[in-house]
Amino acid sequence: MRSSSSSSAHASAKHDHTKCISAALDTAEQLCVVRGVQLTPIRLQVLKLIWESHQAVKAYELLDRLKPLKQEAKPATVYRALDFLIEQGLIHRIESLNAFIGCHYSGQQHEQLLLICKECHEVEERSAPAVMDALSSEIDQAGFIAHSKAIEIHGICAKCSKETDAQG
Amino acid sequence: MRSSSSSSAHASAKHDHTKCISAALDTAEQLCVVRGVQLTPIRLQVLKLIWESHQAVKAYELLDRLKPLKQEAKPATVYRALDFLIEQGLIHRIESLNAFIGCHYSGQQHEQLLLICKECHEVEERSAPAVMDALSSEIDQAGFIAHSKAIEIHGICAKCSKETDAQG
DNA sequence: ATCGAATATGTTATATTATCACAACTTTGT
DNA sequence: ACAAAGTTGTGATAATATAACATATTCGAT
Repeated sequence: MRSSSSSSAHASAKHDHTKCISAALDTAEQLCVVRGVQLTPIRLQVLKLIWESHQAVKAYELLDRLKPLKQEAKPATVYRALDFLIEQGLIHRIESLNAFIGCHYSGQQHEQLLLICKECHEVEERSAPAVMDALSSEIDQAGFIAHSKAIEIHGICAKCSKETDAQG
Repeated sequence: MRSSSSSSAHASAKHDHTKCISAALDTAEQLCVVRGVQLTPIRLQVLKLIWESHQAVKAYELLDRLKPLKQEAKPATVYRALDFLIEQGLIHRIESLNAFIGCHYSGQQHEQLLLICKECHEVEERSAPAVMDALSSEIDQAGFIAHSKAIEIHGICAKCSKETDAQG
């Protein structure tokens, strides 16, 4: 059992998640039009499923949730949609979890700090310019040419550590 | 085919890799003694195999290389050894590659910047204190409690980008 | 409107990565 | 010598991801 359903409940209470979803989908549609790429029904559906929460979600979980809506869905169906969404910067792949999360900064610079809570599995995305600047200069010093700069931090988020305090 | 064998050749030319290996193994043995944990023959052998190069190596590659030396070797044999070596901070797991690399800073603080070359697959480890400091304060600002702070950067290393220049 | 190219999807099979469960063996402390 | 803890052997299987090829759809040029 995961503690996440209850933990994410208060998170949802704190913000209007329907706005998160509609903002993300609007941005996605606009970006795809501008770029001349197809946000097909499958891709849109997968994006919606990912945005159902702020928790990282696994490919086969998405497949299970997609099947009722699309009976022919197979692993490739999901992985292709995920590949597209990642290419377009609409979602992040969390390497350390083999999981996926909607991106809050689609269309902007796409190098963020991901704070991944072990307790509620929610992921907070921060642009963290100070960190990214320090990182860039460290990389330059090494003579390295970076193609991607994702940072994944695992730990306990503010909400969950407060809860633990209260209970402890 | 991988371009790595030739690329890593000049890397090896640049340093005495037998020293890398013996230093790593010495440190490992000492740390395990101090900590009262067992660096068994299997674990030591896997550590040696990982240290054969500065390239990230996959679990099943290790298994293939281990089998000639240990015919009973199975996936669990390798994964158990890897789990142990990671727990003891003797190797890093590179999440974005599902691969493993020897740690240069075993026994010291264990949060580093990993620069992973797409060309030669070598991994450079840097302690990058400026980045880590900026990261810590960003994490603090978020009210997050970090348990791990690994940063994996993919790109082209200094050596390989010079080679490309020369050839291009 | 229709043709061809490019793109997207359907479908089956399989590759890759990782863990579980339980028995047997080894090491350590008493 | 014995028990407890730790390690390894072994077989099965779970979880994650891709390959290959056929079919269908979309889009632009004629």
